[in-house]
Amino acid sequence: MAPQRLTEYERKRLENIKRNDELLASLKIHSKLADLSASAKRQRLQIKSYRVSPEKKVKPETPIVIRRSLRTQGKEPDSATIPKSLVIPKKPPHELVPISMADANTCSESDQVLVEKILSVCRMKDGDSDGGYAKKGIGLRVRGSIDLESMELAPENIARVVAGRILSVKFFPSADMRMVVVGDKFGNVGFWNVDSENEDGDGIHTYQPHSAPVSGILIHPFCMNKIITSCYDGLIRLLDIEKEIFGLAYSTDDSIFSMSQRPDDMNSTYFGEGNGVLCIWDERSGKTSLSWNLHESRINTIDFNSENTNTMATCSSDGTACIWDLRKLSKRKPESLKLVAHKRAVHSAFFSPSGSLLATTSLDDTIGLVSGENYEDELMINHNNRTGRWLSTFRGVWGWDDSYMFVGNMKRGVDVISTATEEMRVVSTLESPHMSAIPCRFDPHPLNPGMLAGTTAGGQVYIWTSSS
DNA sequence: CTTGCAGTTATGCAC
DNA sequence: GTGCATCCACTGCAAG
Repeated sequence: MAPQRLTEYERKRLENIKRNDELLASLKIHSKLADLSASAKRQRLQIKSYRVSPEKKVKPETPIVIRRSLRTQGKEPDSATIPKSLVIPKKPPHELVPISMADANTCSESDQVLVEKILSVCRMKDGDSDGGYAKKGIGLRVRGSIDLESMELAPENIARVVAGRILSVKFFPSADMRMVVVGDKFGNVGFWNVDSENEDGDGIHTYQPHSAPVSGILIHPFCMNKIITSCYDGLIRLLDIEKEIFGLAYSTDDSIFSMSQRPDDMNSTYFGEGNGVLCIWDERSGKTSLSWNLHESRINTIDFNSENTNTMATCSSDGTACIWDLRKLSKRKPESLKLVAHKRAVHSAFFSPSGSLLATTSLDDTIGLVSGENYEDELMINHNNRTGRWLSTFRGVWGWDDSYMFVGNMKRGVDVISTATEEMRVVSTLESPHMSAIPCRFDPHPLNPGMLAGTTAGGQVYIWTSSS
């Protein structure tokens, strides 16, 4: 970092950090305070939209903080040994309180355009009773086969939505508009209304309700004006579009690495916290009711079997993916129905649309497929999943039936893996000259088969569509 | 069990 | 097109 390039603000900040470091080192309590000072360093940056004024851009150097409690570090909370004047509040006040959309807004677009758009779709849903779910005749997610050959990436379906590496992506579960929400490593949450040509602006709205990587996004299928985000900063926020507030739902000292919702119980949010703990947060009581220690390391994904919502799959950096029966999950010694062992960290484990298959993606360069009446059969194929430090890890996701999975590849393509005829292999790769970066995280549109969102380390979103 | 550290890499921008 | 700065991610091992 060349000193002459630093802004006044940055220079002062670095000086402060250096001074604090020296002071702390001299007191030999640096290691104890490291986490605390790091969280104090965390502060919201005014990342102006890169597209508004690139020449005035502020370096996005929000510190990434992995929260870890003293307890999990095996340390006593002995603040008595730390001079009072040096005790930095663990959580800066602005993180404890709700943030209004206006305060979190980091773009030049007005909140009102986004709010109106989302509320108008919610109203359509009310009039339609369920916004198309009945029309399609199926529950929360439409199933159907698609013609892979017809999938294409149109240039107008590409946008840079946020500044940083994207970790989470979710389509609005509406057939009436195409809107995606993404979360990046700086804590930005970006909305992209893909069909905004006739409306104001470019359809991109960005907010920064978090201070670290956004690990999960959930949108209630029947109540789209409530959007939940989870973050490495240890917070779960509930965005209420009507009130225009990113509320604070839950707060912990540990990082939250994953989040999911039971398809049949939208009031319960399941999330993975710290080194392997699964918690349930209840929206009505506003509390976490239950928690289990399911893994020895971070839980990377949580997923539910759509046909039997008591069946849940988790995967972890401890090298395993597990299937659990929630009705038989003992607090003391949780036992899994099935354990899939990989040689290295497992970064996703998702049930197929029918629920009869489970796909795992691991850093051991394999993709696993679990099948059978009681998930007793395992199949593994080789797939390069070494994404390195700059990219989000790959996660194989299911399409709109049990026949295909999609997973990123290191050559700027989307590998399509067929599970048909028990012969699991890459049958084709979605490629496009418009795809200038590697897509890592995906979301298939829940109501439009053939519409697949892929996201990159540069904050880009690609929306593949199918004409069939 | 904790700490330390090497190894793995792509992207956007300036030129 | 090519070179360069990114750096604070995360894993997995080795040593204490």
